[in-house]
Amino acid sequence: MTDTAEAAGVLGTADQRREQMLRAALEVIAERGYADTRIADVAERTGISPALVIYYFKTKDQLLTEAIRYLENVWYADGQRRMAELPTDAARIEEIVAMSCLPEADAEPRSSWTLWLDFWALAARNPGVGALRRKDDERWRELISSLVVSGQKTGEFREVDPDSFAILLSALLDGLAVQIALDDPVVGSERAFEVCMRFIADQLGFTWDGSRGRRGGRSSG
Amino acid sequence: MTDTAEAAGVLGTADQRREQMLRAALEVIAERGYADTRIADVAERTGISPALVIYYFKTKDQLLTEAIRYLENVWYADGQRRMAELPTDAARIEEIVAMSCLPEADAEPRSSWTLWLDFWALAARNPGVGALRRKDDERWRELISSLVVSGQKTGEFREVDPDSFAILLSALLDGLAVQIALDDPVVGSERAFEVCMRFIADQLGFTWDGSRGRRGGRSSG
DNA sequence: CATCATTGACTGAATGTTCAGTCTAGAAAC
DNA sequence: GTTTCTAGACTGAACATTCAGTCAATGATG
Repeated sequence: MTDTAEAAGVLGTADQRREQMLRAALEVIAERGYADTRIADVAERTGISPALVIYYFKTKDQLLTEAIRYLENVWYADGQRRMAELPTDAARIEEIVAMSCLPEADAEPRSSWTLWLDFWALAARNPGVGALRRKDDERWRELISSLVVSGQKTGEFREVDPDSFAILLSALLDGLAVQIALDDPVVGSERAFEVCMRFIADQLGFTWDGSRGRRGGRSSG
Repeated sequence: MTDTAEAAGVLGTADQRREQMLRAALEVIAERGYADTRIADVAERTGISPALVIYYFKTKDQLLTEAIRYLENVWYADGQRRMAELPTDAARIEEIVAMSCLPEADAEPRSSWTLWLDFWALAARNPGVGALRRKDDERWRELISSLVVSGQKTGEFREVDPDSFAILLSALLDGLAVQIALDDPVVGSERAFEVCMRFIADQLGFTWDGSRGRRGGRSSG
């Protein structure tokens, strides 16, 4: 596992290479789509020869599968970190919605919505990826429901069934991501974010002033 | 256009063949995935030679693209027909949710959720398919919001913003479809249907007794 | 010098597409 | 009514291309 090395922040050149390729793979997948991603592409983007890619990842399938795994982990870890930095449960939930709806300044691979569409399509057929996806979905819903429970304890939120709410919200976020990924003229990032937050505020019974409409504070003037 | 011929219910052998192939294509896509669909597959399933597929659809891309188009049209037409047969707006909305969440008895290609995942992934990159998807999404949202407006006029529904509600519901349905497609152990068809209907009843302010939990009426005892 | 990283050249398999021509049914000509 | 002609449906075999994966050789590095 590279997990321990990553956690320690110490990466051998081998692991660096691996990660380079994984990131390159995600970029290429985002651009060309999963199916049209060739070994030669990620090799070129990494600045190495195609043969070296096979040297590290025995097979193309393994490369792409690991790339997906890598994406999931980065995404989830990033989420966890953000949650820890926020004071209220309402703010945490808002952050989750923002992560799903609003584009990020940095060009992290995660900000590419189309990647998730490919991921889902793949998960429907590749058993391994499917299992990964289910696990991560579960993880995500549990995060949401635990936030709800926590917020209910502090009196921040109204009484609703946390599990049903988690299903509702996570599905809603996925659905909005689809529209955003497809550049829907009506359901853009901002609109999706707003509609979703209003829904949440309504359900959980807290007031939401929309100060996060544009990332980093309102600039309506 | 074959539209007029289709409307008249009279199809020449040529059009029959086309439709055969389109249906076969959808079946194969549902099974093997869009990317792994070979023209040899749809040829075999149709009982013809691969060359004939090219004879009708100049290129593989065109075949698959038209198959998607065909799917959209069948799906939407089916929806329209069902709407027309129902008495109340609440029933119509419930039917929409059922179409998205509950499996159908007949083995129509539409009942395959994975098909939609492939479709979305494709729409993100193929401009033509993307435009189609946006148009259909819009069409779908308008159907929902018009139902809301109608139900509000008759007093069936509470006052909410129809457009926002349409965005919310259509995104929610897409998101639930994702979970169902991926065989999520927690969010299965029934649960998705129920959660979604409770949400709608809550938002629009009507009572829902869940009599449709299993297709064809309650059978609780 | 021994191990690991790296590469260019190559191969084999898969598969979309072309092409030259066959078969059938029906119209036209006689 | 028989023959001829034609058009469209259809096919098998060949073609061209794309690409994942192999391999032997070379370079770096400790």
